[in-house]
Amino acid sequence: MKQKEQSSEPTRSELEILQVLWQHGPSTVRFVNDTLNEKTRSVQYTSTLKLMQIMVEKKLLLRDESSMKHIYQAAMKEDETKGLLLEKFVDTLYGGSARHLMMQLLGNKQTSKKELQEIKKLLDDLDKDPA
Amino acid sequence: MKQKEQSSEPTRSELEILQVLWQHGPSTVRFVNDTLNEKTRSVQYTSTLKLMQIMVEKKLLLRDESSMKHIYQAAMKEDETKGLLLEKFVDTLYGGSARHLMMQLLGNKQTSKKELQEIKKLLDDLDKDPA
DNA sequence: TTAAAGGTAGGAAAAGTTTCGTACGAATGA
DNA sequence: TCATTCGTACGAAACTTTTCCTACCTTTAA
Repeated sequence: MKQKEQSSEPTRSELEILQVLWQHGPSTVRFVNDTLNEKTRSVQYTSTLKLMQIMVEKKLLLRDESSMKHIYQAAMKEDETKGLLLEKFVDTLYGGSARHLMMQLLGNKQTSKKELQEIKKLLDDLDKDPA
Repeated sequence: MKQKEQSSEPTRSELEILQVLWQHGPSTVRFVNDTLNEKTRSVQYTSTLKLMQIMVEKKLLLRDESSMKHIYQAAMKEDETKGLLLEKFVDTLYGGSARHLMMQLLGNKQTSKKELQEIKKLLDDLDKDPA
């Protein structure tokens, strides 16, 4: 008895597919594959199909089989999934401390000063209006 | 001609080993393996050995073979490696926007209010003292 | 001096992920 | 009708990552 009932972590390729579905809503394999080839990387139709079928088994996707062209959609909300991945990332690399991650971000040349200003403003607003 | 000269991304298991070495400094396989078994998960000595040997090939670790018990150390600094991983993570999930990652963090129940305060303070200090 | 313990090296199996060839049914249009 | 196009299903190959078995050498201690 395998405990594959829970929707597990998406792999890297699975995440690419999820991003397409989150952005465009329920879609056919054809659409997802075309989008990947256009925006991401070259991949055969049957490869995308296979992966999406696997993702249904893993409960990462939902499939509407009522018409011949099956319609797939992400089983979890974008924020929900990304939140889980972020949480795991913070746990793994920064011992669960968001502050440590933040400090890493501060030392990162890629993060512009302007963006840091925006982040600060966000936090200020949060203080004033404790939702 | 394969371009495996550059030290590539550490895998999940490789990261576990790196964490031990960053925390404790240059160590033997025996020490790393013991630490993993104690703090992380059960794993055979030769599995750890093999992985560390591979990591030397990948230039993720440096090995001192001058004595029989080889001494291994991380080839890159902790901050450097984690910074790269973070950057990649932000790129993949948040289109490279640290602000978006931050917003995700704000919506995350796991991030305590206290920690957010600390982060805000960090940013304030950065404003006052633009290093 | 020799058995036991502890070390490295290397190959191969196991497990996880990704890709694609092939088969075949349904729809389409010439 | 019937060839072509477009869809799903499935199995296997190709890769990547992880684990461990076996061989063999060195050190240690009885």
